[in-house]
Amino acid sequence: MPTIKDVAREAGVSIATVSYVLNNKNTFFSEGTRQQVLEAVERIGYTPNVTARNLKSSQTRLIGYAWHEVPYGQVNSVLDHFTYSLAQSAEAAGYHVLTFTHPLHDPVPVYEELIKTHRVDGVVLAGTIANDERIRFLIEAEFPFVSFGRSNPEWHFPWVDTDGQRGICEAVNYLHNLGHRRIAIAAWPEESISGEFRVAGYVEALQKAGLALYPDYILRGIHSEKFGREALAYWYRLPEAERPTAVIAVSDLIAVGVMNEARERGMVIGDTLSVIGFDDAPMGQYLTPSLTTVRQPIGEISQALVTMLESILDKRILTEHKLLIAPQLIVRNSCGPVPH
Amino acid sequence: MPTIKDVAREAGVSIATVSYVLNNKNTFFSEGTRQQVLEAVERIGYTPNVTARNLKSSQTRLIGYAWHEVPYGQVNSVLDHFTYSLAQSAEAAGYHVLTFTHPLHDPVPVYEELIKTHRVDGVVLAGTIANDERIRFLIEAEFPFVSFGRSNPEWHFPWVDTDGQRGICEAVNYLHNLGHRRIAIAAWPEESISGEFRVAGYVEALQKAGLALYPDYILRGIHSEKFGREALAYWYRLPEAERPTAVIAVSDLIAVGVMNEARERGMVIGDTLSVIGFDDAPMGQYLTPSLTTVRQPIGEISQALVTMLESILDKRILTEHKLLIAPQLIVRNSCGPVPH
DNA sequence: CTGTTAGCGCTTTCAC
DNA sequence: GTGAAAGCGCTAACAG
Repeated sequence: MPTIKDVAREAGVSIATVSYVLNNKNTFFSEGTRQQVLEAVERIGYTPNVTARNLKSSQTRLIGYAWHEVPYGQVNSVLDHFTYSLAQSAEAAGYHVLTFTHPLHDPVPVYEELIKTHRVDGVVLAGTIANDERIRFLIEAEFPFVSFGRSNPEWHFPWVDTDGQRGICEAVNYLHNLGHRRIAIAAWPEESISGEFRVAGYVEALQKAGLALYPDYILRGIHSEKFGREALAYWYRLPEAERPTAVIAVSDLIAVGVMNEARERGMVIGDTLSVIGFDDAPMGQYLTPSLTTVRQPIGEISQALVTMLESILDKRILTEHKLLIAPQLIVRNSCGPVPH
Repeated sequence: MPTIKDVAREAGVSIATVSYVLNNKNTFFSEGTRQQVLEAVERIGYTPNVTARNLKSSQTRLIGYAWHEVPYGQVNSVLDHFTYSLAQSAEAAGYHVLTFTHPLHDPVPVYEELIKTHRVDGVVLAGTIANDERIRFLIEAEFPFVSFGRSNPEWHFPWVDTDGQRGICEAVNYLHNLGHRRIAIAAWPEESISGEFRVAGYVEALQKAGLALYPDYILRGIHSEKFGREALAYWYRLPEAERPTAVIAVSDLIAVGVMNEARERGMVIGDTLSVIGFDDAPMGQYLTPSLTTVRQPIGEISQALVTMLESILDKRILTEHKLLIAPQLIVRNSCGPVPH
């Protein structure tokens, strides 16, 4: 493999000159010299060695991204897509993504190792939880990072997140416009940050619409199809006049559980029961009926994350450390006008 | 950040000694010296700089993995899972995965860049097709790589693949044991390597079972829900006595199309029509009825790929360049005994 | 057994 | 405008 020396020899100049020409640095050269170098590069097929360049500049142009396996039976289509989208955004900014895996409940050692070995310039986090120990660690270590998702509101760190509150708000409005007055929500446990923002959107929309808030209409459970089923079963046990006519789930997986249980109990989705999910999982469009859902703007999010991390790494001032991006309601066929 | 010099100073030895101790190289040391060094490392929290080490050894301990976006409406749960699984297997072997994206139809430049800049020691390919231009390029460039999936049978390169032939064979046997005699398959176009192996499994199993082969029972189309629907519609137009009682699809996505169309035409999946998919997509278990499918052994595959690549990089002799791994039939509720 | 030293390939200061 | 040379942090001959 040719090195900068070979180019220098070939062009009849010093290696410094080659470096200058290639990096458009510092001084200007006679067009002659410039051409000499460029031609030599072309002729011998030279490409700078990234490792050497990194050693000199003590940076790697690498962004670390660690994640854990999705427990069996769960689905995380959002993070699957995010992994790709992040790689793409990073490349557009001249970075690459170095991936890492960590155990489900012990993520910190991986980040520790990452930082100590100088493998990456910064990291991107996703799937954050309340008091996320990774965030605590990275703040403490003063290592450059950005997070897809919020955490402890008292911590100061750069994040980008889907505006779940607004997304659910729109879902409720949509149902309200269809005539629904008894709208329930299948949410995550209260410890879930994003789950609570979604519930807040639910509450906000109901209030704005002048609808009463029934505690029975807010159920909480883990991210699973089973919980969706249980929630629907619970609502089904209410007196008929009090049963919700529409259900919003904080994820498509939960929505699928709601739909499955409802179908088994003889309801017709999109007719006697309306259902809205969240995430826009790939299979949602092929369910029968196809699932109306709130799509997370993954492309914009990864783009924003990379831009943010870039400006942190360049030590430029951040105009915005926190960014909410509005999701989009994808209307399909799982909702209909309120039955009478 | 502390360097090897700091450790040397702290321990009162030369940097060479530190390097030797840390790498267990060469000579043996007095226990005293060894302890001195180890303690110094501990005290100042030293970790070797990976970039410097890489420059010296002209390797990166990085494996490149490039993929393209899944076209909208498609699903590729296998590659989603593979991305994770590969990262995990790589880490177990002391490597990390550097990710790259490439346009759907022009992958080669990305690999070119990768090789020229020395960013990775080797690459892993997935989603191979017949006469895959990436494989052609990598063979030509003599760059270390392994492939998840076969390609042109005349090319010699290391690969690991799911034994799709065997998987479909088992699916047919399963249906045959349930009493089915009219079994159809919704396959990919003939250009698809893995598609043809699956068709081969179908043919093989029918022959072993002594069943006749109807050309009408082998339909080909692109990887989409729509094709599944079209296939079922086609079979539905056959005279009733000739309609298949069971359908195998080469992917879960196609199987979903078959199920959706069948349901709309009044069939009952698992009763008047049996359906088997391929891949074990995450949502399959939550369909109604849940989808019986052939699961690809992703964990074993990524493990095997990394082991293979490792031995190529170490220039050890490969005992096996080509490895087929048997998939597993996951029996759920989309199949039943043949209706009469 | 341990230290001196020459690079790995590149960038960049400083001098001409 | 261009070149000499130092050095990023580490490894591994080679000397002692």
